[in-house]
Amino acid sequence: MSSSPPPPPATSRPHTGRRRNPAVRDAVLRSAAELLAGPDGMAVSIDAIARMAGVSKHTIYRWWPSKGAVLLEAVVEHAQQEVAIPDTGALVTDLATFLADTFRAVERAGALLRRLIAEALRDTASAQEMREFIVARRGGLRSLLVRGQERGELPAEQELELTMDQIYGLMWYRLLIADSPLTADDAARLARSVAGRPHS
Amino acid sequence: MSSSPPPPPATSRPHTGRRRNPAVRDAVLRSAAELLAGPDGMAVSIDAIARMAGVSKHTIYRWWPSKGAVLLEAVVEHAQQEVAIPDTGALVTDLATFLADTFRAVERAGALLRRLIAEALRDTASAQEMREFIVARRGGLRSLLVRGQERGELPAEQELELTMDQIYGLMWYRLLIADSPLTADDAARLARSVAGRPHS
Amino acid sequence: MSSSPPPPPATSRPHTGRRRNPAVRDAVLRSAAELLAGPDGMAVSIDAIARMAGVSKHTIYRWWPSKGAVLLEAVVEHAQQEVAIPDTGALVTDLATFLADTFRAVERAGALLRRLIAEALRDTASAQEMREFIVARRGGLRSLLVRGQERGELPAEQELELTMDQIYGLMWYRLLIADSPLTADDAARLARSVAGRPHS
Amino acid sequence: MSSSPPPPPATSRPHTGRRRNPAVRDAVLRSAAELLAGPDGMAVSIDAIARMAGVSKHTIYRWWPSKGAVLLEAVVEHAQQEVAIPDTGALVTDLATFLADTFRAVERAGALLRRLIAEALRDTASAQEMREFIVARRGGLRSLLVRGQERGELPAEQELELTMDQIYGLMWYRLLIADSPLTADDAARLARSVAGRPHS
DNA sequence: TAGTAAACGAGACGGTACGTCTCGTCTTAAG
DNA sequence: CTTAAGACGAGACGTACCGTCTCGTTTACTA
Repeated sequence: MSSSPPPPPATSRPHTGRRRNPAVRDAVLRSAAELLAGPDGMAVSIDAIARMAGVSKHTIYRWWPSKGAVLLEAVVEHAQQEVAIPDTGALVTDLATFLADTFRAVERAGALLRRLIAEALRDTASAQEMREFIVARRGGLRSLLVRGQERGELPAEQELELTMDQIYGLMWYRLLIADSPLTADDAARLARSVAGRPHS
Repeated sequence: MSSSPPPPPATSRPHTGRRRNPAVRDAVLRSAAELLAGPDGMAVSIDAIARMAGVSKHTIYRWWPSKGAVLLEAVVEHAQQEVAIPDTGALVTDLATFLADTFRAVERAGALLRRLIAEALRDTASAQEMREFIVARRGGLRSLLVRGQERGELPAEQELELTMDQIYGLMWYRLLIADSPLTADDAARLARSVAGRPHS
Repeated sequence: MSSSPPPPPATSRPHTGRRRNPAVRDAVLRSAAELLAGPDGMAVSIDAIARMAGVSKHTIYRWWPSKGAVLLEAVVEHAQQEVAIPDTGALVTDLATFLADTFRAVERAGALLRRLIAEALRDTASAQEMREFIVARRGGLRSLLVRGQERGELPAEQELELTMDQIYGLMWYRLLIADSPLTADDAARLARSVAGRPHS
Repeated sequence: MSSSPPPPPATSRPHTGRRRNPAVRDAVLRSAAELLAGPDGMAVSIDAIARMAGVSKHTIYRWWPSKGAVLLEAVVEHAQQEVAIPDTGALVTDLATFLADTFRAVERAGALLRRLIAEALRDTASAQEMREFIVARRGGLRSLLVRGQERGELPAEQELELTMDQIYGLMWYRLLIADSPLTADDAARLARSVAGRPHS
C-alpha cells in the first residue's frame, strides 16, 4: 500500500552499495505531510519538500516517480491509524460509530486530502495509485455491511458497492465540492438512512 | 451565473471609449472549453487559451479574475443545455430518467469537470464561485424529490439535502475518485435505492 | 557586434506590445561582467546573474540563446574602450605601443576572458560568435602592419595573417595556458621581433 | 608526469591489503580518452567514464584528485608517442619537420586537447598540473632552437622563450580560438619565419 | 591458517546549475 | 476605453553532474 522501489532487482543479486537511508524517507514524508496540512493557499512543491526535509531534489526523484506519489505516500503514512470496526450488535449503531470516527479523521486531514486529490487530477500516473489506495480502504466499511446483511439487518439483495459509493461519495462531496463539515450528526443520519430506518 | 463585469461603472457616466467586444468573450470561452475537453495530459494554461482564441492575456485578466473563473464560466456556458425535469407520475421513474440524463451529460463532460475541480482545489477564490454554481444546479433534483414527498412516495421526514448529497456524492465520487463509469443502470439502481424500493 | 533579437520580425508588422526594457539588458550585462571578473573559483551561473541583476531567468533566456552568448556580449560591452592605433612614424614603436596597450587591457580583463573561452570550449554555438568577435578585433593590428609594409619596414612578401597569429597566439597562450603575465617589456620585445630587428 | 598515489604511506609500514589493480587505471584512462575524443557536443562526465570503464566513481576519486587530473593523465598517456627531434643539419628544415609532426599530432588530438583546456580553465587545481605538463613538453623545441643558436643560425641574443611562446602560441590559438587547421604548410612558413628567413 | 588492511563495485546522498514552463502583472501602440 | 502583442519577475519543474559517503565483497600480505 506504499513503498517505492524504483528498479526491480533485475536478477537475484543480493544487493550492493550503500543502503537507502530510512531517515531520508521519513524526513521527506514528514515534510510533505506538514506542507500538505499547511495553510490553504500554500503550494506544495518538490523544492519546498526538499528544502524542509534537508534533502536533495534528486534524492526525492530517485525514490518517487512524481510529486503525486510522494504526497500519496505521505498521506498513507499519516493515515496509518486505522479506524476501528465496531461491533455493537446492531448495524445502525456500528455504522454510526464507524462513520463518526471516519468523518473525524477525514476532517482533521481535510487540507491534506484536498491537495492530494488536486494532484491526482493533474497527474494520470499518480491518480492510479491513489485510486488503488482509496479503494483498498473500503474494506472496513464493506465487512461491516456484510455483517449487517448476514444478520438480516440489510436485505440480501442490496448492492453493497452502490451503497458504499453513496456513503463515500457523500464524504468526498462534502470535502471536495461543498466544502461543508462532516459532523457526528451527519454520521448518525447517514447510518440510519443506509440501515433502512432513516427516520426512527 | 456567468458574466464578469470587473469595475462597476463608477458614476452614471453614459460610457466612453471603445465598447467591449462580445466576440472576445465567446472566443475565450470556446477556446477554454475546447482545451478543457482535450486529451487528459494536456495542460490548460491561460497562455494557451489566449493563443487559441487570438486574444491577449491581458484581456482575459481584465474580464475574469483568475483562471478558475474562466474555466467555470466556460463550463457553465457549455452546460447550458438543461437536463429536463421529467414527470412520469412515479418518483422512481422520474428519478431514473433524470439521473440517466444527468449522468450522460456528466460523462460527456468528464475531462472538463475533472479539470475544473482540479483548478478549484488549488484556488480558493474560484472554488467559491464553483461551489455556488454547483449548489445552484441542485434545484432540479430537489424539486423532483419534493414532489415525491408531496405525493407521499417519500417520507415527509426524509432529509432531502442528505439524500441529495448521497446522490451527487456518488456521481462526483465516480467521476473524480473512482474514475468509473456512470451508466443508465447505475441511474436506475440509484433511483430505486433513493425511492425506498431498492430491490423491487 | 552585439544585440540579440531572437525572432526576426517575420513580416513587416510595425511592432506592438511592450518594448524591451533596456535597463534589463544593462543589468544583465553588468551583472555578468561583474561575476566574470570575480574571484577565480567563483562560478558564473545564469541563476547568479539573474539574482544579481534582479531579473528573471526566463527574461535572460528570452534575449540570449545561451550562457555563452550572455558572457560574450558582456565582454564586448565591457571591452568597448578601443585600443588606439598609434602613429609614431616607425613600425616598431607603433607596435610596441599598441601591444603594450592591448596587453594592459587584456591583463585587466584576464579572469573574464579565461571564463569566456572556457564557456566557448563547451558550447559550440557560442564558440562561433566568439570567434567572429575575436577575428573582427584583429583589424587594428592588421592596419598597423599593412602600414609598415607600405613604408617598407616589413617585407612585402611577409604573410601578415601568420604574423598576427603569432602575436595574438602569444597573448592567448600566456593568458590561457601559461598563466604568465603580459608585460610592457614583452610588448616591446615582441614588437622588435616582429619588426625584424629583434635584438637592436 | 603521471601517476597518482594519493596519500603517501605515512610512516614506513610495509603495506598491507589488496594491491591496486592496474586494469582499473587502464580502463579509466582508456575510457576518458575515448570520451574526450568523442563528438563535440558530448560531455565528459566522471559518471560516464566510470560507467564506460566498469569502475566505481569512488575508485576514480581514490586515485585522482579531480576530473581534470584524470583527463590530463589520459592525454599524457595518449600522447606518449614522442615527436622525434630531427637533425637535418639546418635549423629551418629541422624546425619545419618538427612542427609538421607536432601539428599533425595536435590536430589528431584536437577535441581532446580542447576539452582538456576547458577543464583546466574551470578548475584551478588541475590547471597547475596541466601547465606543468605543457611546459615540460617544450624541451624538444628548445633543444632544437639551442642547437640552431650554437650553429649560428639564430642570433645568440634571441630570446628563445619568447620565440617558443610565439610558436606554441600560434598552435594553441589556432586550436582553441580560431578553430582553423594547422597544416604542414603552416609548419614550413612558421619555421622560415622563426629561422629569420621568412621569404626565401 | 587466521587475521587484517586496502581495493573495489555499487550506489545513496546533498548541492548546484541547467533550460523550460506557467502564472499574473505591466507596458505600449493601435482602434 | 478596449484590445493585441508581448515583456517581465517569480518560482516550480525534472535532469545532470559533482564529489563524498557508506556498504559488503574480494584480494593479498603478515603473523
